Amino acid sequence: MPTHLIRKLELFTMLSAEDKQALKAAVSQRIRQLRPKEDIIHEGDEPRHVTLILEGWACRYKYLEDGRRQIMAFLLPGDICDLRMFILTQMDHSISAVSSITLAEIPADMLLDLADNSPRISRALWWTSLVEEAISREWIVNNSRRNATERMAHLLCEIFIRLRAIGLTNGQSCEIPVIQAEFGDALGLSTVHVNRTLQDLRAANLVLLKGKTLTIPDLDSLKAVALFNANYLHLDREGREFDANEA
Amino acid sequence: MPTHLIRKLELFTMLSAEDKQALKAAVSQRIRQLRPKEDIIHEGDEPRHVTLILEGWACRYKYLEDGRRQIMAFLLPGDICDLRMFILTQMDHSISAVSSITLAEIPADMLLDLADNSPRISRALWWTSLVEEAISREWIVNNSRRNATERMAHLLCEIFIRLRAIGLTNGQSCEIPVIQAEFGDALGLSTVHVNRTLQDLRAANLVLLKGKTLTIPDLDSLKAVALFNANYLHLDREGREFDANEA
DNA sequence: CGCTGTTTTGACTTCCCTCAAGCATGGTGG
DNA sequence: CCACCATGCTTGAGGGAAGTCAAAACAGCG
Repeated sequence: MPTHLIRKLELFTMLSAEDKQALKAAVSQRIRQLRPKEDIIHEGDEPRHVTLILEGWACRYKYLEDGRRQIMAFLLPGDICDLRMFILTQMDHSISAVSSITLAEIPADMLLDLADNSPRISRALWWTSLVEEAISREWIVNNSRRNATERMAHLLCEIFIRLRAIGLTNGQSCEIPVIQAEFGDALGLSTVHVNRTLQDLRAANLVLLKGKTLTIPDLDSLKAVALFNANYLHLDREGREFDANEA
Repeated sequence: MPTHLIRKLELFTMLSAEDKQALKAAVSQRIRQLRPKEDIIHEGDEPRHVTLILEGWACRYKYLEDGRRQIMAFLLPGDICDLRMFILTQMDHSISAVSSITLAEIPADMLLDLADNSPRISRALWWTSLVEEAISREWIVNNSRRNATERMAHLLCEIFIRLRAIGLTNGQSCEIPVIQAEFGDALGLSTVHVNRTLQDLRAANLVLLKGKTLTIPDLDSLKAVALFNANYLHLDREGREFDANEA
């Protein structure tokens, strides 16, 4: 049941009952489970199907020749790993599980049918990929122009808001299965500095991290620290003019 | 005459004579000229047409509230500014001219026709947008994990190779209308440090910069310094199976 | 020729990195 | 059931890469 995906697509445009049925069918074909750090797909691979995240987190990453690692995106439940495979042959980066993860593998032709039969699904999928692109661009800004504290705050805001959009927050809290070394790899910071930065944010009462649970007592304050502007997430149902007219 | 665009699309798949004719027609509708630093489109705008760069350079950029600026992409001749407008309503960033620039404005419906009538053009346009996305991701890596020298070297490699792909290099040289402050805004470095970094590269005989002319005496050495891997540019005609069968 | 925008230099500061060690925590097996 | 090890978090000291500020040198161009 691709709850998160449907929830996410409907941030853009309302789907019809048939749309949802079709998605459900496509997604129940083949399910896969992975443990943390296992690769979903590797640089150089030529994917033959599309992978949807049902539960858990993944990340896009790349190694430089000398071993430095950079995470370029976090993929959350409802995110699709490799929509681009229809056009590009070779993966130019890898994707691996961050937490334990449940995936649905959708055969390429099935996804094409899905898009052909529903302009709403097609447009909504396109939307997700444009939003992903916008997130990439924001990460360039974040990792290039913000200092460590702002950077960390910004990432936490983004993650919290993305999780909230798909119903994975609980009041001011959410679960984040990311270790400090991974934050470092995402933010272009050393693990040590991530640690100190988090301490600062905690000391300022901007975030609370207990185990894997993140609590943000006052999101607006955290946004202010991060110079956060949510416009790049395009969450305000910009495709509402295409809504299925039922509901 | 959209020479650079056609040249670029054909890096992916060969177009037919009709394809090219159609592109030519679409592009000659409305031509605009801009001077350096003029905005092509601004954050918050809702674009009503697609803008193609015929001559000159542009850049995507964003300001933080406190005035820090980040360039997230350089757009070269043959690049399209806002293909995404079909789905997203509001621009989440701005685009401005870097050099004097000639643009073609293509009405939205005309572009849709173009794509509908030629699966090759449609796929090739999709390809350009996926490559742009891959470039964004590489910029995240670049600005997060590489030091100033590597970063500068990497950007120069990328630009040189992109220009070469559309026929805008001359042997080991090409024209780069970018001032040091702009390099800084793109690389997340201060202007002063860009200056010193360029001096280092010059001293090592890796690059030659005379006015706006860049010469790279030995591209392989520069790539080595930059830890450059061109796979993310997807320049090896990955769409050749879709070629128009004429030629 | 003088203005404006760009590049270059020098001195000083700071943010973040590296290295290295010390703690927690939790899971495993003797 | 506790000892042990692995993994992740925390702390401290010291260094280095890049930032800031400010002024000088160098274009181009009207």
